[in-house]
Amino acid sequence: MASVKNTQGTKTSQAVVDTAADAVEEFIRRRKKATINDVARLARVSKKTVSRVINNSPSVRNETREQVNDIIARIGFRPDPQARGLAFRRSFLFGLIYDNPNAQYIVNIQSGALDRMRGTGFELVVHPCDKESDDFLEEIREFVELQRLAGVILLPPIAENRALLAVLEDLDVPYVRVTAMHGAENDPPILSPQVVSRDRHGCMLAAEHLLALGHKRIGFVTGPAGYASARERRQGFNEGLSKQGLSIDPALEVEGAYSFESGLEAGLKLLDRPDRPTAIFASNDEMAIGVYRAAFQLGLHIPDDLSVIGFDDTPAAGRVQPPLTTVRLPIRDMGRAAAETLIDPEAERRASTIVSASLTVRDSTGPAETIFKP
Amino acid sequence: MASVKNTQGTKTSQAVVDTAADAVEEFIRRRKKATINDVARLARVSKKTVSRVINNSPSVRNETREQVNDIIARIGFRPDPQARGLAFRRSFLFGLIYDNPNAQYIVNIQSGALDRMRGTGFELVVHPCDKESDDFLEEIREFVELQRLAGVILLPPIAENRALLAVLEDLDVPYVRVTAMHGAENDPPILSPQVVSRDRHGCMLAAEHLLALGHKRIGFVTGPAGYASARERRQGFNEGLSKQGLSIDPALEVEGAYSFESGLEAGLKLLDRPDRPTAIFASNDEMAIGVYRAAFQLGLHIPDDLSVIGFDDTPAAGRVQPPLTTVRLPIRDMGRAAAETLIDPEAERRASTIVSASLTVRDSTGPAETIFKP
DNA sequence: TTTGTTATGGAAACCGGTGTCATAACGCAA
DNA sequence: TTGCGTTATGACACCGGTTTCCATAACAAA
Repeated sequence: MASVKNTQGTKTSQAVVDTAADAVEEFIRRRKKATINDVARLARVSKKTVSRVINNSPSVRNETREQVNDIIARIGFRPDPQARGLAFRRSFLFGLIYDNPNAQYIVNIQSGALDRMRGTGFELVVHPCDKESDDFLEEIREFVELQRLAGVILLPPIAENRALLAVLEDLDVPYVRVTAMHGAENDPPILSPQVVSRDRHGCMLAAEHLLALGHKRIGFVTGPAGYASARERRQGFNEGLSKQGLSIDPALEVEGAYSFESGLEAGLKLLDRPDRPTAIFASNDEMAIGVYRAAFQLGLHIPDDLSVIGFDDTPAAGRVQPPLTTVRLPIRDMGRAAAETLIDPEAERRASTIVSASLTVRDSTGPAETIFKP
Repeated sequence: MASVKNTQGTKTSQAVVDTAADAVEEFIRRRKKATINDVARLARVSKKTVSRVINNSPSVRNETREQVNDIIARIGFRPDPQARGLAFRRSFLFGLIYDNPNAQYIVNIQSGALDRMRGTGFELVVHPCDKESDDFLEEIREFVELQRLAGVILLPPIAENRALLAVLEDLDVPYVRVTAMHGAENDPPILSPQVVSRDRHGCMLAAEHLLALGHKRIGFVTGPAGYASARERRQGFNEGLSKQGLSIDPALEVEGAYSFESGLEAGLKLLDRPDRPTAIFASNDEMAIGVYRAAFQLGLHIPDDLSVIGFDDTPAAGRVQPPLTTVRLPIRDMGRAAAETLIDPEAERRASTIVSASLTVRDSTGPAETIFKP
């Protein structure tokens, strides 16, 4: 110590490193997980100073900081998330909470979020739940509280559950909702941070596409009532039709459940009649593929006898025969954006990240009047 | 305290509860997360004794145990996983590590594992990785070590990566591999705990099914070389054929990559020739659906001109036209079993959990000789 | 040189549990 | 009743970080 005091600033640091060099070497040889105490000892500073360096606290001399960082790098120190979490009273875990939408959707969100989280020190805990169960809210409350989550990502449909949002507010945990952008006429809009997709716009494109092909009698398979996405998609499609003075024909509208079976059923209902539509828009791909089955059962050929459009652009959309024209949502990007919102406090303040939908035109849509063609 | 000593055993407990009753009430009113100290204070025992109760340590008087449990229940105490993990030097997190197999597979495993984990206090952290990346092993090592995982679930194909297994052994973390059961002729079998599926048996059933329908010229689309599942499926199919003295015809075998595109390509290669096979087995559904596309492009009708069998029974299998005959694996059950292995030390000792494959017959397979039918 | 601030670093307590070890309480034979 | 081996319990240090509070060093102004 005395010698340290005697030497000048810049030399001090060097001297310390030199003196400690073999200690460091030996430590590395021991090949044990390093702790903050090891760093402090080898860098000849207090734990607190190391802690300051780790947390980018401003009041550390540059010289000291470098010295500490040098040791950290050399012995490969990584602060223990559990210990840090305990002290912070907050873990380094994000929770992904969902109620069983389709697998492809979940995996894409997951993969996007993880992509953004890579290297940040956060990890993702997945937590499916059942919104119909009695202790649904209690169950989530306990999960979030017990794990002291650093953030929560909510997927539809529970992202629209106000009771759940209230619980999260109460727990004071940062959260982000992934959902379809709200139209103007909706009940009090939710203001919490969200990643929203322009479902409405996508469906408008779909409607315009069908209109451009000359379709007039168009069937519409709605998503389940109560889902924001179902409402938005319907509204968007209607808006698209309205540009040519049309609107969704109540006689040609059937509610589905976002499932293949419900799509099949809806398809049969719409197609098994003399004045059947020449095109059907289904509010997601699953149901669109159900409509395919219905068409097949009735001996109708797509796209000659019937045009079909779906929503989601799942991998299956490109694989069915004929490949399905569908509205595409950049789900992975939405996952990425959701993670971004939780990671960057700046982003959280922006509240809404908006992503666009686009139309992927494949072979399931064709002109309405093929019948009259040679 | 003196009064406590003066009263008799049974009364003591009652007295304590009585005395503390209002303290408990008041605590509950404060509505703050309870800690072990609160429990200790209210139950008038030491932290350590509470800890003993939590961990089912045997040396606690029944009376004391009840008293403590009573307080725990009343104030809703749940030990903090972070603090517990820190002290145990092990978290309560399981890691699910995978390298990008298909979404459906991951979600099913995930959902099965989570189903089994519900209520155990463990949570699941998902961690995709890229086995081609340079720091693949280092990346996983750091993840597992830093999070001090309580267990790791490995999915194919990395479940067969011996270097990775060595890392996990070195870290001394419990892990379980999900994989296809090894045939006898394989290189030194891996003995670590695993959940294995009888892919071979499933493929044998597929072969028998085709043989029973009279097929002789059968195409085979292999999975990627190096994948255990690819090897096993091939072997099983071959065994099935061998029962009638046949075997996979090298001229009718094409290697695929478990992807739609590779299935399409393989299908074209196999079908675009005069002596085309009357049936094709694809080593997974994705590729089978690729074969569908190939058949469509060549104007072949399934199942009249060509029978197709896949493997996995993904949701898509039931939705394509015609619905695909395929080998079904209970993926969710495998996820459940994997979690079980990590949760129950007994189960871990059993080393292998075996699950069966079955054949789901749908409409993509038909008799070989339809050509000669009326 | 002395004084008044402001940066910097350290000791000790704390986050909420567990491990070790000593001691108190208990059951039972002598 | 005494003695002794168990069994039950508690005191205290510890896991690996952070925070509070205070002492000191560094530097500008007087």
